[in-house]
Amino acid sequence: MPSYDPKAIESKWQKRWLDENIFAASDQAPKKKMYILDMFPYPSGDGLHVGHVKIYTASDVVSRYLRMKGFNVLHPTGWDAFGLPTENTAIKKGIQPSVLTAQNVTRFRQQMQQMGFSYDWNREVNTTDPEYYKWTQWIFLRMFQMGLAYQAHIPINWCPSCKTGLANEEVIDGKCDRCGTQVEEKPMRQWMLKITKYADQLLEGLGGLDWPKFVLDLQHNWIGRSEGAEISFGIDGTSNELSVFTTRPDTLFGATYVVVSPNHPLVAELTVPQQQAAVAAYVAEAQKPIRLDPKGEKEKSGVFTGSYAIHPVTNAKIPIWVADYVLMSYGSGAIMAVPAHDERDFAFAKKYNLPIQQVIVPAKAQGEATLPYIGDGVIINSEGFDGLSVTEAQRMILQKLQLQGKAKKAVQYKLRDWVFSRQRYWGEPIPIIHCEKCGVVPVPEKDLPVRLPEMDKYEPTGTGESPLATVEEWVNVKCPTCPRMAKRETNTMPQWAGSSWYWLRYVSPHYTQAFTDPAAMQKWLPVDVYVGGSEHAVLHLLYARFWQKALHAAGLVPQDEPFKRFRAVGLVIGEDGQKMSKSRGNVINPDDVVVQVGADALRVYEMFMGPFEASVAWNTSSIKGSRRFLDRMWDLVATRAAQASDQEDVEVELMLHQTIRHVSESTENFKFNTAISGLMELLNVVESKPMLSKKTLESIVLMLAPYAPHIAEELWEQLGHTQSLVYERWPSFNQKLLAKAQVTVPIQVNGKVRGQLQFDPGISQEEVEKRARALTNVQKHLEGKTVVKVIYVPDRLLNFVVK
RNA sequence: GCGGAUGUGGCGGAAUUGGUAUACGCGCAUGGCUUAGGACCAUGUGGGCAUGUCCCGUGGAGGUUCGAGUCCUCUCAUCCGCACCA
Repeated sequence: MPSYDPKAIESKWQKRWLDENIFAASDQAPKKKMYILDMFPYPSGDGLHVGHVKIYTASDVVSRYLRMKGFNVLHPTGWDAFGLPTENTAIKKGIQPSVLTAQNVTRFRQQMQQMGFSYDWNREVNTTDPEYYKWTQWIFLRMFQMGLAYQAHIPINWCPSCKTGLANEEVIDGKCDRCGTQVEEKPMRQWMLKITKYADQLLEGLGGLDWPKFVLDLQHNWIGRSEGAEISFGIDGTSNELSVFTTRPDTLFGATYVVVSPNHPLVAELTVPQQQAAVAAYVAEAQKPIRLDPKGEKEKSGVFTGSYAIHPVTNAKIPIWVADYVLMSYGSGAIMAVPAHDERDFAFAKKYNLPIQQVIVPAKAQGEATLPYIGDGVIINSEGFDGLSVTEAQRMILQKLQLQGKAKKAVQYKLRDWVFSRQRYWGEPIPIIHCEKCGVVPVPEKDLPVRLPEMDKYEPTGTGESPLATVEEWVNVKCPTCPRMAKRETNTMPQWAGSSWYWLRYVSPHYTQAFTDPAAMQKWLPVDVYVGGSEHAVLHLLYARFWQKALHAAGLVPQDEPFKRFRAVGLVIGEDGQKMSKSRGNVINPDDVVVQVGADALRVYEMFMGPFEASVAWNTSSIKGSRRFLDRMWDLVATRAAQASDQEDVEVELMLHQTIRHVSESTENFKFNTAISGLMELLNVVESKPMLSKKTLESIVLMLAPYAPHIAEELWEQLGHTQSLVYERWPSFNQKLLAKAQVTVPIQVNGKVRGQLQFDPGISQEEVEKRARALTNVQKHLEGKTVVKVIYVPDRLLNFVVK
């Protein structure tokens, strides 16, 4: 049997698709739109990864399926090209990042076209293109006008290896997400984006999204909203007050001391002269960069300030301590410690012999609870509140304090504002001018884009200054609002900037009047299906939602959520069960696979290897199965096309319609693996039939098309068609035929299968029972027993319950 | 510690959502194609023995049900987030 030649037909059809511009989305077509997006790649020097192929094949299958279902499909791609890897490689190679980016993009584009992805290449965008980043800068300035972009001098996460500041989201386990170096804290002037302003909206919006639950949970936890109270403690001997945040006002009577963070502004003031040396030493120690303690294993430490706080209800004097287990970055940087009911406070109190006052007992067990006791219960030792439940006490105690002006309700978030400046070269320049007289002046819109200047040497300085600071002719500029000379902002934007709005640009990628065309937005937005990796669950996917919400608030985009439906891909693991990496030598290069078995077989394999969202290890010998499947498809059509009959085999017809239903539903639900297995089952049956109708062969080819588009086009041509099948109608199934099909029903005795019956659907229970009792094997198991009950699920199952 | 998943043949996995467990594919075995085969085709392939349309079987132990891979309780293992967040 001659097997087919993927090389020849794949390039033939790829060329034809491109020449005919067949995947161009029409802004005019009256058909209903579908916007199918995948996360555009970072064009690294390593080329396309089999993980990319999995994501892009899935979105391609969906796009091709929907085109055949009659939708006007927008399926674009582009390049998320700013960022450190390119810059680092360019430095090493001694070339310009822009040159390297162009090379990488060319390779990626070629690789993606070689996979047969049905992108609308007219809409390709590149975040490093000045025509693109002009609008990234423009959006930044809108955010500046809205008060969402601001400068701050704060300690931020600094990567000593990448020599730049990082956002909170980029620090994993205290290490730089990029290079794994231990992150340090470094106080610097920063540009920040006020994402916290949208914390509640970002939280609420999650409710309406069709996203994987784990991604929603991740974002929910990252935002980390907690409701509680800010309570003021007086400071003995002064008129000052110390504010603490707590989610447990019910434990107020159990507060036996107060702790402030070493970075708390009142530390010096609170420290009495005798304690000054000890406190100063402790604070200095706490400032050292190695303060991160991932597992909380470090023993608690702290030092007494010598001063006392006044308990707001009992007026007791309780000691104020300094300890680094209280973080300045959360709440007010000070807590009331309730050792009886908090593990951390308990450990601290034990170590320093501080008093422990129990104020909650478990509701049921009257006796002692082991401390610290975190659970629910009844209040004790709290004058005026004893006997209340925890929830009641929370409300009542807070109410009492509120009346006295000593507390207010408060909400805290774990989410921090987004550190938005980087001290590196290869990013969008932040379009701001600093004038001695006028202060911070935005670059006027007419002067955008602020182009990244060409530099011979653009290595990071490591001083906290961007390398751009050395380009004097670029830095020194006339102030837009006064006649003086001023200086440009030299920090650049983080890698995430360009990807925080790119789905908006695709709807009108060449529009020059604004960041995007309002009419095109009305036509195409929002994104209907978004496909990508879950490693961006709290990075890109959170930033993107934030920008969309900010732009929506400014009246610039119609919706306040960008992606209605999101599907996260599972990793493609190396054949050895380890993550693919160059150092392990287990990386599979898609180019090699294409040479060996063809792009169609690779597409089919990656869709078939397991559930789309599951991480599955690569298996080279399994790919053969996908190729064999295509070979058999080829042989089937090639040998049967000429002598196809008009008559329909009854069994084939029924199975064909069942398969159409199954493949349609599976494809829509991202269950690509079962869609393909359905086609395989059909093939197994159909292969052995001497006669097949042309209609059947055509339906099979059409169903194959989204998964293996090249071979499908070629077979379609062999079936006598001259036009591409890209816009051919997806086969439909006959509901009536399926409903009439005979059913095979198991006959059980006491839940164990003892026989099978075949009959037309809808026959009566009596009839089924009669025929079931006639089966010898059933009779054997009924003999000498009493039938106490008969369970009949129409057309599904019959079960005799006997004694 | 908190949160979220996931455990089914030698392997990847399927199971109409409580109704015939192991579809489909890989691998393996036997045979064929009368040289070979990392090609192709056919058949077989969860375990057990008394080889019967018999018994057992979806990480483990209980439970609910006529009926459980699916629901409940406990438990073990693995993976992924977050992590001194008051």
